[in-house]
Amino acid sequence: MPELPEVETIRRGLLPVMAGHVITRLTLRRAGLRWPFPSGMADAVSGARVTLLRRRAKYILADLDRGTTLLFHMGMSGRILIDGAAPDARHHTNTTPAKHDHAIFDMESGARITFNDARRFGMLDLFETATESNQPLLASLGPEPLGNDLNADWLLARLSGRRSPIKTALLDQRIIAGLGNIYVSEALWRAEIHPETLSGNIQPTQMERLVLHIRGVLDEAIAAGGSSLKDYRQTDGELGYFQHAFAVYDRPNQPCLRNGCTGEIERLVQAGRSSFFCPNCQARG
DNA sequence: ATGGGGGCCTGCCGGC
DNA sequence: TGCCGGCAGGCCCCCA
Repeated sequence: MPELPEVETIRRGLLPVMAGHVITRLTLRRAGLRWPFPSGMADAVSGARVTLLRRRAKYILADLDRGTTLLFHMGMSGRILIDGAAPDARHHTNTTPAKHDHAIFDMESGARITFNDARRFGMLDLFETATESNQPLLASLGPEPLGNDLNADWLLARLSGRRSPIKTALLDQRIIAGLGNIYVSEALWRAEIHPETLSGNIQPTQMERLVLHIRGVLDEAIAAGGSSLKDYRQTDGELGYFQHAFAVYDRPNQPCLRNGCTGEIERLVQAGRSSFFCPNCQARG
């Protein structure tokens, strides 16, 4: 799915059409995605104004002026498409919904926001804003990687004694919230850490580098407007281009891009997910 | 508590 | 051309 940078890109794309705007009508074209939608969600949202559009990890939260919050998660293949977003557009685009268009927000402005998700691993939920800290999906999330709560000392302590490979640990949203399969591989390559290194064995200087590079790769990807692989589009339908900047992800058997390194990128499966790394310059811990 | 594997879905791509 | 296996940006759940 969209990882943190892609979700942040989507949030920024939604800002001008959602934040401060009234949802005239929410149309649900099926009973749920990953789980059933809350009963009455469409009616509960129709007529409400979005007061704030936030991101937490890979979730987008839209606070409504009714004391409720809409929660979006893009899963693996979720996309947001925006039509009729021109400021003066007063017409709804009455185009027939496309395949896998599951939720359609018609805004008072005339804009139409469509949640499309082929694999349906995504989520759309609604809850009382006051209960946010008790929401099961959000309650156990770790710190934001770009926030002040993440630093090398904290991560060192958090991973102390853990026997899981660092690759797996970084994918665990309870430890750090927002990283996914691409950016974990990229960050480990930048930090020159082998993905199979046991989490508890990472040395303080390595951890400093790791945190630095986690932040760096996410910042760069956000600045580039997310990655956009095969089936993901930014909200405006344009392809992002950070995908062209991947050093290791999906580059098996290709030369390592590190200056002076003669290694070749390898693919490895950990906890059922692909990891990409350079066996030459990523030190085993 | 922690770690691994299965399952959820559809689509795409490469090999035969 | 078609069919089939493998793979895909995520996360919950169950089991050891």
